[in-house]
Amino acid sequence: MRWTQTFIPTLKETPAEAEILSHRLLLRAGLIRKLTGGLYTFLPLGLKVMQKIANIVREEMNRAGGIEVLMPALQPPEIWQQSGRYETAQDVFFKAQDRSKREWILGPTHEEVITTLVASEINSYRQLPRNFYQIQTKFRDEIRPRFGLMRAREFVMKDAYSFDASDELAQLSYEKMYQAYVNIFRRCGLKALPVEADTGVMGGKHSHEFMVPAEVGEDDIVYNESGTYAANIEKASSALAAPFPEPADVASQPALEKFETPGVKTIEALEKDPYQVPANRQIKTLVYMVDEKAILILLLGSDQLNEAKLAGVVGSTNLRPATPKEVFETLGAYPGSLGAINVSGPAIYADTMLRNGYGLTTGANEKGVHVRNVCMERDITVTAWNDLRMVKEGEPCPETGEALKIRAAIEVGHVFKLGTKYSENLGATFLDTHGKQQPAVMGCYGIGVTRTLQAIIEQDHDDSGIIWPVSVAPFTVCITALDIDPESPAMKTAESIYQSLIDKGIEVILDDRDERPGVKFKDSELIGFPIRIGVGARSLKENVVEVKPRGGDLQKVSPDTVVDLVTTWIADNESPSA
RNA sequence: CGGAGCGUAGCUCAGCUUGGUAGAGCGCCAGCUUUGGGAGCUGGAUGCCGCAGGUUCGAAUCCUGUCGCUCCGACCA
Repeated sequence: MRWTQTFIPTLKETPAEAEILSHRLLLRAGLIRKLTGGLYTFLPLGLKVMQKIANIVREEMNRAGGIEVLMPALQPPEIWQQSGRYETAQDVFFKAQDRSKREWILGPTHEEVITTLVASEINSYRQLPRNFYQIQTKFRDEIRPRFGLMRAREFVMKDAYSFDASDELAQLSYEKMYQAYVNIFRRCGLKALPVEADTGVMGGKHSHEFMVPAEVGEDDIVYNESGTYAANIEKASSALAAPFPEPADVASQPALEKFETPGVKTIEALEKDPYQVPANRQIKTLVYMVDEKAILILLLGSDQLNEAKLAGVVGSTNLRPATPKEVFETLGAYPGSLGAINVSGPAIYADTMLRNGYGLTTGANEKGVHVRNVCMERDITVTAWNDLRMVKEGEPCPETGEALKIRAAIEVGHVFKLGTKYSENLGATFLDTHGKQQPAVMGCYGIGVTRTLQAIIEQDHDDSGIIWPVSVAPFTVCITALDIDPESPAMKTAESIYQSLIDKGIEVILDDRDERPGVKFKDSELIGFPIRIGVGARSLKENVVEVKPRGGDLQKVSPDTVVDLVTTWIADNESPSA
């Protein structure tokens, strides 16, 4: 490709609309342009990178036995009603209407469509297992699109759905996908870490997210140094010792005692003079609305609630903190001095750190009054004990005891064992070897292709611009012609190298613009081509051209050997070792 | 949806407090010079000052509304 024959609008200045680095570079390097919030046009270079990523995904999916299909982006609401997700998924839908006012849904995901297909086409265990996938644009009415391609209203996703005859076989399908994902991200040059993920209301331990550690990541991952444990913070637990290992001697516990705490509304305030109650000797009482019913949640004062864990425990994702008004209706008091003593109406979910607890302090459900000498077993009727707390940095790893670390990460992929929820609701059943009808056991597997693209930039860049791995670079080589007069030795040499590289099947762009050298060098570094070959009169006098790997050292080599050198370099760098 | 900020030339931004001829740099066009790290000089084109309404003799500037964008919190690849 000749630079002047394509469209690469680079930007010298940082567009005001972009906050994070990868987003800025996407715009500055001329890969994308915004139409409006969360909607982007892929320009030639951006499109090329996306196609390269998609091809890696395709190759690895095929290798793992995936079957590529393409499903409609427009979906009828009926299948969502059948699967039981029509109401719960309401918030993410973009909807459309046809001329007769019939409602349509722009697909945010495709479990319903693929399961409908399988329901009508697959009848026998002999037709299983099957793993269908597609690479397609998804539509989600994001609450807040942001960071360019990172969270967009419309994005390209690879989604795969496996159907198996049994749980055991489904587990195999899951493991195959897991391995395919490891391969895909490695080939994209991404350091993507598989972490245990929250499965929400589905339960089970069969979900992993592939996470790229990055400051701008929207998730937090918890991991140990030796690399044997990694989990999304929503899922993570620690081996932190419970503060009250033994059951309390209830008989010898001092009686409850109310005390005045005027103006005290927070855990922190109660820690200070004159009260001096350590946070980890306080009970934090939260009121949540689950499916619009109030429940109480009790934690150590020093802990934070993990909503994902709560969702798993109560079996619903429809939960939110109660409003002050709802809190008052539930406990007869406003937040600031809430407690669960003598509360019998709402269900009370307590974190296991409080088990056997005594000598604790909590709110009295009276403004400005707290209660000390609380003994869990004696004073509070707990409905259920569960791990509900957010893990904190430095707590012991549940597997090795090492101090846990926490860092932000970008989720680029997710593998998930679904079970039979969709196959049952949509009738994807088959006859097993005994002639008995069974629902297929499903798994689903997503990769955010456009997000992966941006994650690569976020991970690999420097002050000059992007640093593409060879595997996904828009062009592997950029020839910077420093004189574009067709009769000049520089241009003649550049043209000849250009042809030779094309003949070798190497993707090369020839910068034939009538621009000054500085502009060309800056642009090639901004875009991040893995290799730049500089051809100019100055070095040709010494009978050399300049080869510069992006981020590496410049080498002067003879024009006759440059093609071999570059070919070898590419072969050596084609498969990233990440 | 709640909180914060911003909408002025293709881009980055000044001007707004204190109302009175629409600005700079970069980019673009022409010419000359320059020619190995985002060149110099000269000349030129480019604006519904987001939109609507109001106040005023007069509004980019003040007021109200509205739309859009960005950031912070709850959703997700």
